[in-house]
Amino acid sequence: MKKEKYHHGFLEKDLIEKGLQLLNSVGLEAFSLRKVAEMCGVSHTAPYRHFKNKEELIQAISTSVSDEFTSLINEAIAENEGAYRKQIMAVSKLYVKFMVENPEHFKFIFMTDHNNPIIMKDGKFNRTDRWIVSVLENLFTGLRGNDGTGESSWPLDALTVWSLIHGFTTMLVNNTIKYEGDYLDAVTLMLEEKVKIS
Amino acid sequence: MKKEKYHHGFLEKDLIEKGLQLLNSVGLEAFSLRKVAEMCGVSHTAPYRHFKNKEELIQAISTSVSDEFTSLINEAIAENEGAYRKQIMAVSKLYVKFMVENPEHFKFIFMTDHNNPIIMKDGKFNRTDRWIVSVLENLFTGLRGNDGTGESSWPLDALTVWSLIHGFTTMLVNNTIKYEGDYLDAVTLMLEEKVKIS
DNA sequence: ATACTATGTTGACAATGTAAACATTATCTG
DNA sequence: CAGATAATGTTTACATTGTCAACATAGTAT
Repeated sequence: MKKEKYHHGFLEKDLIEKGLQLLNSVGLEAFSLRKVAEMCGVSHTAPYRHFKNKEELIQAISTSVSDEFTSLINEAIAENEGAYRKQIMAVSKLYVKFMVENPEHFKFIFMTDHNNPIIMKDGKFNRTDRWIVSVLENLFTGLRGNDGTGESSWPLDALTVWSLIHGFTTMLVNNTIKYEGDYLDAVTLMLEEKVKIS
Repeated sequence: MKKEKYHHGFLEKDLIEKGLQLLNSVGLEAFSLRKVAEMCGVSHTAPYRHFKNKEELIQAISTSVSDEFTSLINEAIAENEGAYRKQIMAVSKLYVKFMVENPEHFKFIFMTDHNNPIIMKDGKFNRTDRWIVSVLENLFTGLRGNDGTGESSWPLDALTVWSLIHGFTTMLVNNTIKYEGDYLDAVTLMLEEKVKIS
């Protein structure tokens, strides 16, 4: 089989795209560099011109997914400008919804890369999991003014809400529970009735 | 090097034990059947007489770890016989503590095997994540009597507490947050002050 | 046009999971 | 106790995979 062009043209982007595709179909365990290369129509070592190793491609895919996700979060916050409670609720629901609908994305964002040190750069954390906690902290800070307890270095409300949402999401994604009915209603119930957010 | 005995004698147990050892030192990603076999002093295919494949050995290790964990939970419940609130609090703390102190165990119990169907056998779930939810459900049922809302098929309190605890633990284990001070105090704070358990 | 650099390819190697054929030992049955 | 049978291990072989080194091709800059 002859090749049209020796150079692919946009291999880096394509590796990320096809890589994500592969991941969504076979899962993280069966993910293979050589398969991604084949999907892109290049030799099995071509990816090494763009990524140091397999881990780095996965990291790039993770970043790509994270970016998509964080955009949505920022949108939801913008749409409820000024109303902190609504923002918190919107972010919580968006989070659960996005992860349940994209379980493979969830794994990338939350089950990879946990040994990387957390770095703040350009006012944003390098790890999405840490970043979203900071988003919630900011929302709660706005909600409460600046009346921190002075004791805990952690805004307890943000910690509580995020723990709750993250845990619930994890269970849904991992099939630990199957919530009968609309799981977004469950989020509302838990936050409003149990944690008294609204 | 001559072999003392052709037959190992207790290879199945040893594979699980050495396997867990390997996992704690190199992590799930670098876990290898051949290495475990070598640690046990047998040929690289010997494990196949005891486990269908790599996945099954991992599953066995996971079960072994889960058993250890569930014993502790049952102990904690027994120690607070009759006092549901205390039981819930004890189970919550034990859970966080155990996972933070054994992060590799955490991965086994909660990051593996999520495609397996959940089966109840001998009155116990095959998956620890599902099992602990049921434990909490029972505790809350005892606490509340039988005044279910009738609407939700899920006891909302159990769901809330478990989501909270599980999410908090996940963040600690994954280094999403570093809680300054005693994280067990954070559990108390969140459950008592935010979710009003005690 | 020529040199340099970025991007791809080929070929090789080691580590790994797994299957098949064979070897050794334990256990069962008479 | 002796032979049969099942359980447990070993050797060999093979396909997949990640990665490296050496080489090829094509843009790009001087």
